[in-house]
Amino acid sequence: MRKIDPEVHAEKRRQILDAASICFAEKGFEATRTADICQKAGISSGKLFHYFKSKRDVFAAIFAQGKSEDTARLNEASRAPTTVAALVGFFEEALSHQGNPVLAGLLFEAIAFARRDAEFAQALERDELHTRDQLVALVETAIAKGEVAPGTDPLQAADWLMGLHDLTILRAVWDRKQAPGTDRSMIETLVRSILSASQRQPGTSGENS
Amino acid sequence: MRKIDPEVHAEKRRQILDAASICFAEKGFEATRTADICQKAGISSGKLFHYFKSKRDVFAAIFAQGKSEDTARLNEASRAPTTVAALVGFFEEALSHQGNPVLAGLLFEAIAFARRDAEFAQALERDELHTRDQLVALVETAIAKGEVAPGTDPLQAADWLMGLHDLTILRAVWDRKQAPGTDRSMIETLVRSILSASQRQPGTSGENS
DNA sequence: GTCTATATAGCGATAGAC
DNA sequence: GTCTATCGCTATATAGAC
Repeated sequence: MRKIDPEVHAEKRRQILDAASICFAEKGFEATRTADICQKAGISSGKLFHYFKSKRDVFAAIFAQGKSEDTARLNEASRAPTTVAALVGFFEEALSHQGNPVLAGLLFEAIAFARRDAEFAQALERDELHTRDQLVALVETAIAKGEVAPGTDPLQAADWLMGLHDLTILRAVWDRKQAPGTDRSMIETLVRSILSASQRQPGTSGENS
Repeated sequence: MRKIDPEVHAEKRRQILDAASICFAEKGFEATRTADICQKAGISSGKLFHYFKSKRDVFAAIFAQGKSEDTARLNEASRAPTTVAALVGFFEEALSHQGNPVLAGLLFEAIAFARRDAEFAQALERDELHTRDQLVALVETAIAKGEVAPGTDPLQAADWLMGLHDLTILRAVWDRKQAPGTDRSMIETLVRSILSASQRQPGTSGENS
Protein backbone atom coordinates (compact mmCIF):
# COMPACT_ATOMS: atom_id res chain seq x y z
CA MET A 1 0.00 0.00 0.00
CA ARG A 2 2.74 2.36 -1.00
CA LYS A 3 1.87 5.78 -2.30
CA ILE A 4 4.02 6.15 -5.38
CA ASP A 5 6.35 3.37 -6.23
CA PRO A 6 9.57 5.02 -7.38
CA GLU A 7 10.50 1.89 -9.29
CA VAL A 8 7.33 2.01 -11.33
CA HIS A 9 8.03 5.64 -12.06
CA ALA A 10 11.60 4.92 -13.20
CA GLU A 11 10.44 1.99 -15.27
CA LYS A 12 7.85 4.10 -17.06
CA ARG A 13 10.48 6.72 -17.77
CA ARG A 14 12.81 4.17 -19.24
CA GLN A 15 9.99 2.83 -21.39
CA ILE A 16 9.38 6.28 -22.82
CA LEU A 17 13.09 6.84 -23.38
CA ASP A 18 13.41 3.54 -25.23
CA ALA A 19 10.62 4.49 -27.60
CA ALA A 20 12.06 7.97 -28.03
CA SER A 21 15.53 6.60 -28.74
CA ILE A 22 14.24 4.68 -31.72
CA CYS A 23 12.36 7.69 -33.08
CA PHE A 24 15.26 10.10 -32.65
CA ALA A 25 17.74 7.63 -34.11
CA GLU A 26 15.57 7.19 -37.18
CA LYS A 27 14.36 10.68 -37.86
CA GLY A 28 16.46 13.09 -35.85
CA PHE A 29 15.36 15.56 -33.22
CA GLU A 30 13.28 18.09 -35.14
CA ALA A 31 11.71 15.63 -37.55
CA THR A 32 10.53 13.50 -34.63
CA ARG A 33 7.08 14.55 -33.41
CA THR A 34 6.17 14.13 -29.80
CA ALA A 35 3.14 12.32 -31.14
CA ASP A 36 5.49 9.76 -32.74
CA ILE A 37 7.10 9.07 -29.39
CA CYS A 38 3.74 8.76 -27.63
CA GLN A 39 2.46 6.35 -30.24
CA LYS A 40 5.54 4.16 -30.10
CA ALA A 41 5.49 4.15 -26.29
CA GLY A 42 1.76 3.47 -26.25
CA ILE A 43 0.98 6.49 -24.11
CA SER A 44 -0.88 9.72 -24.50
CA SER A 45 0.50 13.18 -24.99
CA GLY A 46 -0.37 14.27 -21.47
CA LYS A 47 1.63 11.44 -19.96
CA LEU A 48 4.76 12.30 -21.87
CA PHE A 49 4.67 15.87 -20.63
CA HIS A 50 4.06 14.61 -17.14
CA TYR A 51 7.38 12.75 -17.13
CA PHE A 52 9.37 15.26 -19.18
CA LYS A 53 8.95 18.96 -19.42
CA SER A 54 9.78 19.26 -23.10
CA LYS A 55 10.89 17.35 -26.17
CA ARG A 56 14.43 18.62 -25.68
CA ASP A 57 14.28 17.24 -22.16
CA VAL A 58 13.44 13.79 -23.48
CA PHE A 59 16.35 13.89 -25.89
CA ALA A 60 18.82 15.05 -23.26
CA ALA A 61 17.60 12.42 -20.78
CA ILE A 62 18.53 9.65 -23.20
CA PHE A 63 22.17 10.62 -23.00
CA ALA A 64 22.15 11.73 -19.38
CA GLN A 65 21.70 8.21 -18.08
CA GLY A 66 25.35 8.20 -17.48
CA LYS A 67 28.68 7.05 -18.59
CA SER A 68 28.63 4.87 -21.64
CA GLU A 69 29.82 1.31 -21.49
CA ASP A 70 32.97 2.55 -23.19
CA THR A 71 34.14 3.80 -19.83
CA ALA A 72 33.80 0.39 -18.23
CA ARG A 73 35.40 -1.37 -21.17
CA LEU A 74 38.38 0.95 -21.17
CA ASN A 75 38.78 0.40 -17.45
CA GLU A 76 38.95 -3.31 -18.09
CA ALA A 77 41.54 -2.72 -20.77
CA SER A 78 43.76 -0.90 -18.30
CA ARG A 79 44.05 -4.08 -16.26
CA ALA A 80 44.77 -6.40 -19.16
CA PRO A 81 48.20 -8.06 -19.38
CA THR A 82 48.94 -6.67 -22.84
CA THR A 83 47.71 -3.10 -23.11
CA VAL A 84 47.96 -2.76 -26.87
CA ALA A 85 46.09 -6.00 -27.45
CA ALA A 86 43.33 -4.83 -25.10
CA LEU A 87 43.20 -1.55 -26.99
CA VAL A 88 42.82 -3.39 -30.27
CA GLY A 89 40.05 -5.44 -28.70
CA PHE A 90 38.21 -2.28 -27.68
CA PHE A 91 38.19 -1.04 -31.26
CA GLU A 92 37.19 -4.38 -32.68
CA GLU A 93 34.26 -4.28 -30.30
CA ALA A 94 33.20 -1.01 -31.89
CA LEU A 95 32.84 -2.86 -35.18
CA SER A 96 29.99 -4.89 -33.70
CA HIS A 97 28.12 -1.68 -32.86
CA GLN A 98 28.04 -1.03 -36.58
CA GLY A 99 25.22 -3.51 -36.84
CA ASN A 100 23.12 -1.57 -34.33
CA PRO A 101 21.32 1.15 -36.28
CA VAL A 102 19.68 2.68 -33.22
CA LEU A 103 22.97 3.15 -31.40
CA ALA A 104 24.78 4.51 -34.45
CA GLY A 105 21.85 6.73 -35.37
CA LEU A 106 21.60 8.13 -31.86
CA LEU A 107 25.29 8.97 -31.81
CA PHE A 108 24.95 10.78 -35.12
CA GLU A 109 21.87 12.71 -34.05
CA ALA A 110 23.53 13.61 -30.77
CA ILE A 111 26.30 15.30 -32.72
CA ALA A 112 23.76 17.04 -34.93
CA PHE A 113 21.86 18.27 -31.88
CA ALA A 114 25.02 19.40 -30.12
CA ARG A 115 25.67 21.71 -33.06
CA ARG A 116 22.55 23.68 -32.15
CA ASP A 117 22.39 23.34 -28.39
CA ALA A 118 25.36 24.68 -26.45
CA GLU A 119 24.40 23.09 -23.14
CA PHE A 120 24.01 19.67 -24.66
CA ALA A 121 27.26 20.14 -26.57
CA GLN A 122 29.07 20.80 -23.33
CA ALA A 123 27.79 17.60 -21.73
CA LEU A 124 28.73 15.61 -24.79
CA GLU A 125 32.19 17.10 -24.86
CA ARG A 126 32.70 16.31 -21.20
CA ASP A 127 32.04 12.65 -21.93
CA GLU A 128 34.37 12.72 -24.93
CA LEU A 129 37.18 14.27 -22.94
CA HIS A 130 36.75 11.62 -20.29
CA THR A 131 37.08 8.87 -22.86
CA ARG A 132 40.10 10.61 -24.35
CA ASP A 133 41.75 10.85 -20.94
CA GLN A 134 41.26 7.13 -20.47
CA LEU A 135 42.92 6.50 -23.82
CA VAL A 136 45.79 8.80 -22.93
CA ALA A 137 46.31 6.85 -19.72
CA LEU A 138 46.27 3.57 -21.63
CA VAL A 139 48.87 4.78 -24.09
CA GLU A 140 51.03 5.95 -21.20
CA THR A 141 50.70 2.52 -19.61
CA ALA A 142 51.74 0.90 -22.87
CA ILE A 143 54.77 3.18 -23.05
CA ALA A 144 55.73 2.35 -19.46
CA LYS A 145 55.45 -1.35 -20.26
CA GLY A 146 57.63 -0.89 -23.31
CA GLU A 147 54.87 -1.99 -25.69
CA VAL A 148 55.10 1.19 -27.74
CA ALA A 149 58.01 3.50 -28.43
CA PRO A 150 59.05 5.89 -25.64
CA GLY A 151 58.83 8.97 -27.88
CA THR A 152 55.11 8.46 -28.51
CA ASP A 153 52.82 11.43 -27.88
CA PRO A 154 49.89 9.99 -25.86
CA LEU A 155 47.60 12.93 -26.57
CA GLN A 156 48.02 12.82 -30.31
CA ALA A 157 47.60 9.06 -30.31
CA ALA A 158 44.43 9.32 -28.22
CA ASP A 159 42.95 11.95 -30.56
CA TRP A 160 43.42 9.80 -33.61
CA LEU A 161 42.26 6.68 -31.82
CA MET A 162 39.03 8.49 -30.94
CA GLY A 163 38.70 9.48 -34.57
CA LEU A 164 39.05 5.87 -35.60
CA HIS A 165 36.42 4.91 -33.04
CA ASP A 166 33.95 7.50 -34.31
CA LEU A 167 34.61 6.51 -37.90
CA THR A 168 34.04 2.85 -37.17
CA ILE A 169 30.64 3.46 -35.63
CA LEU A 170 29.44 6.39 -37.69
CA ARG A 171 30.22 5.03 -41.13
CA ALA A 172 27.37 2.60 -40.57
CA VAL A 173 25.08 5.62 -40.57
CA TRP A 174 25.76 6.78 -44.08
CA ASP A 175 27.56 3.91 -45.71
CA ARG A 176 27.20 0.18 -45.53
CA LYS A 177 29.88 -0.62 -48.04
CA GLN A 178 32.61 -1.89 -45.79
CA ALA A 179 33.90 -5.35 -46.42
CA PRO A 180 33.12 -7.01 -43.11
CA GLY A 181 35.41 -9.99 -43.52
CA THR A 182 38.72 -8.23 -43.29
CA ASP A 183 37.79 -5.36 -41.03
CA ARG A 184 39.22 -6.78 -37.86
CA SER A 185 42.73 -7.03 -39.21
CA MET A 186 42.42 -3.55 -40.73
CA ILE A 187 41.40 -2.14 -37.36
CA GLU A 188 44.35 -3.76 -35.70
CA THR A 189 46.73 -2.41 -38.34
CA LEU A 190 45.35 1.09 -37.98
CA VAL A 191 45.49 1.09 -34.18
CA ARG A 192 49.11 0.01 -34.30
CA SER A 193 49.91 2.52 -37.04
CA ILE A 194 48.42 5.38 -35.04
CA LEU A 195 50.43 4.34 -31.99
CA SER A 196 53.70 4.15 -33.85
CA ALA A 197 53.11 7.32 -35.88
CA SER A 198 52.30 9.53 -32.90
CA GLN A 199 55.88 10.48 -32.37
CA ARG A 200 56.66 13.61 -30.46
CA GLN A 201 58.54 15.59 -33.03
CA PRO A 202 61.28 17.88 -31.77
CA GLY A 203 61.12 20.35 -34.65
CA THR A 204 57.36 20.48 -35.08
CA SER A 205 54.95 21.40 -32.33
CA GLY A 206 54.38 18.08 -30.67
CA GLU A 207 52.79 19.77 -27.69
CA ASN A 208 49.94 22.20 -28.00
CA SER A 209 47.78 22.63 -24.98
CA MET B 1 17.03 45.18 -74.82
CA ARG B 2 16.97 41.52 -73.99
CA LYS B 3 13.90 40.03 -72.37
CA ILE B 4 15.28 37.99 -69.50
CA ASP B 5 18.97 37.76 -69.14
CA PRO B 6 19.68 34.12 -68.29
CA GLU B 7 22.96 35.12 -66.71
CA VAL B 8 21.27 37.49 -64.30
CA HIS B 9 18.85 34.73 -63.44
CA ALA B 10 21.64 32.23 -62.79
CA GLU B 11 23.58 34.77 -60.77
CA LYS B 12 20.57 35.49 -58.55
CA ARG B 13 20.09 31.77 -58.02
CA ARG B 14 23.69 31.33 -57.00
CA GLN B 15 23.37 34.25 -54.62
CA ILE B 16 20.42 32.61 -52.90
CA LEU B 17 22.21 29.26 -52.76
CA ASP B 18 25.26 30.87 -51.16
CA ALA B 19 23.14 32.36 -48.42
CA ALA B 20 21.23 29.13 -47.98
CA SER B 21 24.45 27.13 -47.76
CA ILE B 22 25.58 29.11 -44.76
CA CYS B 23 22.23 28.73 -43.02
CA PHE B 24 21.94 25.01 -43.65
CA ALA B 25 25.55 24.40 -42.64
CA GLU B 26 25.00 26.22 -39.37
CA LYS B 27 21.57 25.05 -38.34
CA GLY B 28 20.63 22.06 -40.45
CA PHE B 29 17.68 21.64 -42.76
CA GLU B 30 14.68 21.69 -40.48
CA ALA B 31 16.00 24.27 -38.05
CA THR B 32 16.69 26.66 -40.92
CA ARG B 33 13.70 28.89 -41.63
CA THR B 34 13.02 30.09 -45.12
CA ALA B 35 12.92 33.53 -43.53
CA ASP B 36 16.54 33.05 -42.41
CA ILE B 37 17.61 32.35 -45.97
CA CYS B 38 15.70 35.34 -47.31
CA GLN B 39 17.19 37.65 -44.73
CA LYS B 40 20.74 36.47 -45.36
CA ALA B 41 20.27 36.75 -49.11
CA GLY B 42 18.63 40.16 -48.77
CA ILE B 43 15.48 39.13 -50.60
CA SER B 44 11.85 38.68 -49.77
CA SER B 45 9.95 35.49 -49.25
CA GLY B 46 8.13 35.77 -52.56
CA LYS B 47 11.37 35.92 -54.47
CA LEU B 48 12.76 32.78 -52.91
CA PHE B 49 9.72 30.82 -53.93
CA HIS B 50 9.96 32.26 -57.39
CA TYR B 51 13.39 30.72 -57.90
CA PHE B 52 12.79 27.49 -55.97
CA LYS B 53 9.60 25.62 -55.49
CA SER B 54 10.27 24.54 -51.91
CA LYS B 55 12.81 24.59 -49.12
CA ARG B 56 13.82 21.04 -49.95
CA ASP B 57 14.42 22.18 -53.51
CA VAL B 58 16.85 24.84 -52.30
CA PHE B 59 18.74 22.29 -50.26
CA ALA B 60 18.98 19.79 -53.08
CA ALA B 61 20.09 22.47 -55.54
CA ILE B 62 23.14 23.24 -53.42
CA PHE B 63 24.48 19.75 -53.99
CA ALA B 64 23.16 19.32 -57.51
CA GLN B 65 25.58 21.85 -58.91
CA GLY B 66 27.65 18.99 -59.98
CA LYS B 67 30.67 16.95 -59.36
CA SER B 68 32.77 18.07 -56.48
CA GLU B 69 36.30 19.27 -56.97
CA ASP B 70 37.34 15.90 -55.58
CA THR B 71 36.64 14.40 -58.97
CA ALA B 72 38.98 16.80 -60.73
CA ARG B 73 41.67 16.40 -58.09
CA LEU B 74 41.55 12.61 -58.29
CA ASN B 75 41.80 12.84 -62.05
CA GLU B 76 44.94 14.86 -61.68
CA ALA B 77 46.30 12.28 -59.28
CA SER B 78 45.86 9.55 -61.88
CA ARG B 79 48.35 11.32 -64.12
CA ALA B 80 50.97 11.97 -61.45
CA PRO B 81 54.32 10.18 -61.74
CA THR B 82 54.05 8.57 -58.29
CA THR B 83 50.50 7.42 -57.69
CA VAL B 84 50.81 6.80 -53.96
CA ALA B 85 52.37 10.20 -53.35
CA ALA B 86 49.56 11.84 -55.30
CA LEU B 87 47.06 9.90 -53.21
CA VAL B 88 48.70 11.11 -50.03
CA GLY B 89 48.54 14.65 -51.39
CA PHE B 90 44.81 14.29 -52.00
CA PHE B 91 44.21 13.37 -48.37
CA GLU B 92 46.46 16.08 -47.04
CA GLU B 93 44.38 18.51 -49.07
CA ALA B 94 41.33 17.32 -47.17
CA LEU B 95 43.00 18.54 -43.99
CA SER B 96 42.78 22.09 -45.26
CA HIS B 97 39.01 21.75 -45.70
CA GLN B 98 38.87 21.22 -41.96
CA GLY B 99 39.20 24.94 -41.51
CA ASN B 100 36.11 25.60 -43.62
CA PRO B 101 33.13 25.28 -41.31
CA VAL B 102 30.57 25.86 -44.06
CA LEU B 103 31.91 23.04 -46.22
CA ALA B 104 32.24 20.62 -43.32
CA GLY B 105 28.84 21.59 -41.93
CA LEU B 106 27.17 21.15 -45.30
CA LEU B 107 28.65 17.70 -45.72
CA PHE B 108 27.41 16.72 -42.29
CA GLU B 109 23.92 18.08 -42.87
CA ALA B 110 23.78 16.41 -46.27
CA ILE B 111 24.29 13.07 -44.57
CA ALA B 112 21.67 13.94 -41.97
CA PHE B 113 19.20 14.91 -44.69
CA ALA B 114 19.95 11.80 -46.74
CA ARG B 115 18.84 9.72 -43.78
CA ARG B 116 15.32 11.09 -44.20
CA ASP B 117 15.04 11.66 -47.93
CA ALA B 118 15.49 8.63 -50.13
CA GLU B 119 15.80 10.53 -53.39
CA PHE B 120 18.50 12.79 -52.04
CA ALA B 121 20.25 9.80 -50.49
CA GLN B 122 20.40 8.15 -53.89
CA ALA B 123 22.03 11.18 -55.50
CA LEU B 124 24.55 11.43 -52.70
CA GLU B 125 25.39 7.76 -52.94
CA ARG B 126 25.89 8.04 -56.70
CA ASP B 127 28.53 10.70 -56.11
CA GLU B 128 30.20 8.63 -53.41
CA LEU B 129 30.37 5.56 -55.60
CA HIS B 130 31.94 7.63 -58.34
CA THR B 131 34.65 8.84 -55.99
CA ARG B 132 35.19 5.32 -54.75
CA ASP B 133 35.56 4.04 -58.31
CA GLN B 134 38.20 6.66 -58.93
CA LEU B 135 40.07 5.52 -55.84
CA VAL B 136 39.81 1.89 -56.92
CA ALA B 137 41.31 2.82 -60.29
CA LEU B 138 44.13 4.70 -58.59
CA VAL B 139 44.97 1.75 -56.37
CA GLU B 140 44.95 -0.52 -59.42
CA THR B 141 47.33 1.87 -61.16
CA ALA B 142 49.61 1.82 -58.15
CA ILE B 143 49.59 -1.99 -58.18
CA ALA B 144 50.40 -2.06 -61.90
CA LYS B 145 53.29 0.33 -61.29
CA GLY B 146 54.57 -1.87 -58.49
CA GLU B 147 54.11 0.85 -55.87
CA VAL B 148 51.92 -1.34 -53.68
CA ALA B 149 51.85 -5.09 -53.20
CA PRO B 150 50.20 -7.18 -55.94
CA GLY B 151 47.87 -8.96 -53.52
CA THR B 152 46.18 -5.72 -52.49
CA ASP B 153 42.39 -5.60 -52.67
CA PRO B 154 41.59 -2.27 -54.41
CA LEU B 155 37.97 -2.22 -53.26
CA GLN B 156 38.76 -2.71 -49.62
CA ALA B 157 41.51 -0.13 -49.79
CA ALA B 158 39.20 2.38 -51.49
CA ASP B 159 36.50 1.85 -48.86
CA TRP B 160 38.85 2.59 -46.00
CA LEU B 161 40.45 5.48 -47.83
CA MET B 162 37.02 7.04 -48.22
CA GLY B 163 36.45 6.51 -44.53
CA LEU B 164 39.66 8.33 -43.76
CA HIS B 165 38.61 11.15 -46.06
CA ASP B 166 35.23 11.54 -44.38
CA LEU B 167 36.81 11.39 -40.96
CA THR B 168 39.35 14.05 -41.83
CA ILE B 169 36.69 16.52 -42.94
CA LEU B 170 33.86 15.62 -40.57
CA ARG B 171 35.80 15.59 -37.33
CA ALA B 172 36.01 19.35 -37.64
CA VAL B 173 32.24 19.34 -37.20
CA TRP B 174 32.16 17.91 -33.72
CA ASP B 175 35.70 18.08 -32.54
CA ARG B 176 38.41 20.67 -32.84
CA LYS B 177 40.95 18.86 -30.75
CA GLN B 178 43.29 17.56 -33.39
CA ALA B 179 46.92 18.49 -33.10
CA PRO B 180 47.43 20.38 -36.33
CA GLY B 181 51.20 20.23 -36.41
CA THR B 182 51.69 16.54 -36.93
CA ASP B 183 48.56 15.70 -38.88
CA ARG B 184 50.16 15.59 -42.28
CA SER B 185 52.58 12.85 -41.36
CA MET B 186 49.81 10.94 -39.61
CA ILE B 187 47.66 11.12 -42.74
CA GLU B 188 50.51 9.80 -44.83
CA THR B 189 51.14 6.95 -42.41
CA LEU B 190 47.47 5.98 -42.39
CA VAL B 191 47.11 6.09 -46.18
CA ARG B 192 50.12 3.82 -46.56
CA SER B 193 48.89 1.53 -43.78
CA ILE B 194 45.52 1.14 -45.41
CA LEU B 195 47.15 0.31 -48.73
CA SER B 196 49.44 -2.30 -47.28
CA ALA B 197 46.80 -3.84 -45.02
CA SER B 198 44.19 -4.34 -47.75
CA GLN B 199 45.46 -7.75 -48.62
CA ARG B 200 43.17 -10.13 -50.42
CA GLN B 201 43.03 -12.97 -47.94
CA PRO B 202 42.60 -16.48 -49.35
CA GLY B 203 40.93 -17.95 -46.28
CA THR B 204 38.67 -15.07 -45.37
CA SER B 205 36.10 -13.53 -47.68
CA GLY B 206 38.16 -10.97 -49.53
CA GLU B 207 35.48 -10.55 -52.15
CA ASN B 208 31.90 -9.86 -51.31
CA SER B 209 29.27 -8.28 -53.50
C1' DG C 1 -1.94 9.93 -11.94
C1' DT C 2 -3.68 9.63 -16.65
C1' DC C 3 -6.20 11.00 -20.65
C1' DT C 4 -8.81 14.17 -23.95
C1' DA C 5 -9.37 18.32 -25.88
C1' DT C 6 -7.53 22.53 -27.15
C1' DA C 7 -4.89 27.00 -26.77
C1' DT C 8 -1.09 29.14 -28.85
C1' DA C 9 2.35 30.04 -31.91
C1' DG C 10 5.20 29.75 -35.76
C1' DC C 11 6.17 27.86 -40.15
C1' DG C 12 6.00 27.05 -45.34
C1' DA C 13 3.87 28.48 -49.16
C1' DT C 14 0.59 31.47 -51.90
C1' DA C 15 -2.23 35.20 -53.76
C1' DG C 16 -2.51 39.42 -55.50
C1' DA C 17 -1.06 44.37 -55.58
C1' DC C 18 2.37 47.00 -57.86
C1' DG D 1 9.48 40.26 -61.78
C1' DT D 2 9.16 41.54 -56.95
C1' DC D 3 7.13 42.52 -52.50
C1' DT D 4 3.49 42.43 -48.74
C1' DA D 5 0.10 40.37 -46.41
C1' DT D 6 -1.79 36.38 -44.96
C1' DC D 7 -3.69 31.59 -45.23
C1' DG D 8 -3.73 26.99 -43.69
C1' DC D 9 -1.52 23.70 -41.27
C1' DT D 10 0.92 21.33 -37.81
C1' DA D 11 3.31 20.86 -33.57
C1' DT D 12 4.35 21.72 -28.72
C1' DA D 13 2.57 22.27 -24.48
C1' DT D 14 -1.36 22.98 -21.16
C1' DA D 15 -5.77 22.83 -18.76
C1' DG D 16 -9.15 20.41 -16.86
C1' DA D 17 -12.19 16.14 -16.73
C1' DC D 18 -12.04 11.68 -14.69
